[in-house]
Amino acid sequence: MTTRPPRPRERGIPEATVARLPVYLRALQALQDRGTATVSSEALAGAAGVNSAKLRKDLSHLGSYGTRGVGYEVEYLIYQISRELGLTQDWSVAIVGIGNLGRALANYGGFGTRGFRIAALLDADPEVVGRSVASLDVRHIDSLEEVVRTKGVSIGVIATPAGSAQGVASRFVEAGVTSILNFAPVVLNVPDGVDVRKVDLSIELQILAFHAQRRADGDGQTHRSGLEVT
Amino acid sequence: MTTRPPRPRERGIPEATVARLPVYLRALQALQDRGTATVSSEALAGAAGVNSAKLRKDLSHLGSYGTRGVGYEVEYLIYQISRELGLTQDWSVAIVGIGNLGRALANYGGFGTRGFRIAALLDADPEVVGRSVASLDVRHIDSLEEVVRTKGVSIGVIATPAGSAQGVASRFVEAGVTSILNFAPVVLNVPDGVDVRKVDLSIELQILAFHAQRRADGDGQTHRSGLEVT
DNA sequence: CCCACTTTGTGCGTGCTTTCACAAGCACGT
DNA sequence: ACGTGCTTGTGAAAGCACGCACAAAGTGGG
Repeated sequence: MTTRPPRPRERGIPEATVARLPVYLRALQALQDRGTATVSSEALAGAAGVNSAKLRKDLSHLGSYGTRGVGYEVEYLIYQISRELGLTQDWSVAIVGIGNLGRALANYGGFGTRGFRIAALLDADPEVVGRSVASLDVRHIDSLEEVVRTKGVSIGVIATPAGSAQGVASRFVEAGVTSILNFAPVVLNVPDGVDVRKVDLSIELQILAFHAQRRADGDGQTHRSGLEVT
Repeated sequence: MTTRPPRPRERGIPEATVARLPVYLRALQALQDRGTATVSSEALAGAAGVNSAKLRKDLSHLGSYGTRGVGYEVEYLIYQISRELGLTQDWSVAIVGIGNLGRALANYGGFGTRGFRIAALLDADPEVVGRSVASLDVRHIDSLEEVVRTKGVSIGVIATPAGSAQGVASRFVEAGVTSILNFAPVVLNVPDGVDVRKVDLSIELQILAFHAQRRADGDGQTHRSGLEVT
């Protein structure tokens, strides 16, 4: 554990920064589509909805890719962020649970920024298995392990009902998948080394309700100015 | 400061805590369904996937609802958290954009924990308008203002393509909606006092990719133990 | 060649979050 | 009535994250 010869590499990008990089990336791509070649931190921050100092600090974690007095070259920055996020390689994704949500995900054109390829759609319902969704045949959940192996799936997406989610997660893990995106409203139990992210509609609604109630409560003159406007 | 007559009230619950309350709530409801009457912070924290000290501190912001040596009474705690989150009143929700995602949301049974009522589904596509989804008629987007007014909509959900999202958001705001849940991959621009939350599939995938790449990079023996296992 | 102007990169203070560790409190058995 | 054992609630410490404000660095005009 001594050598790190060709690597003045950045050690550990803060989690909060990582979460914002995709937002910057999207804003940059919009700028590129509009033909913009160069952008200042101020302008990009505006487009991404963040403070410009924060943006500069975030970018500084990747390296010094700006030019003082000028700004950032859009194309170059897109490349650097993409590389940092690992989007220069292809990620193979399997989606389990082809209900409305699964279909919505399967059809999510281009899958945001490219880099993600849907390798397989799986479901347990015989009614759904065999159908074609987004130009892919829905396969039976029993072939999960085989699909992961043959298609080199590295990211598993769970869009099943809550009751089936843990089982699917365990099978993913068992099959060697170490990145899971979970849409089911349950806390998944996975071993260390497996990365689970959760997307949960009802939690978001409840947070909104909390703030709405708070606004309604204190309504009189104590209006609250600084609301999160992500 | 001697008096605190009718208000041992909590002032300002930390945002991080608010974001976790729905998770606790769900875990508690699962316990209740299983017939559990009482739970310790340790056990509940386990079910919610957090540290028990964190859980206790979170709950302490609501008040002292536990009994030392025993734990928390499940039913009572459910009530307290629900009240704090504003789930004891009904929230009227309108969903705009009835594609696959919109349909998935509309069918999201019970809408997590009750408290949320889908008041209307709206879309711009004449092909979709008039159809019945989840026992509701899809109405044309032009009636947004009327629907908000007559149905008392307080939360707007945007499930449209990126291009239409800002327009819809502005109309919501104009109509008086101050809570918005946005599924479209764009940064919404709204005035102060409007609360926007964002749910973004491709951002989550990119974050997963980042961590996966990082694991692959440093793979040798420098394995990283402390991964987020939300 | 130098000066005025612009914009990046970052040191620093501030406030929020998490975690530890323990005193205070309650139940129950004797 | 009292001691034992368990669990809560919280002070204090450490770690992150944010945003200000400014020095450093580059551009372009005269």
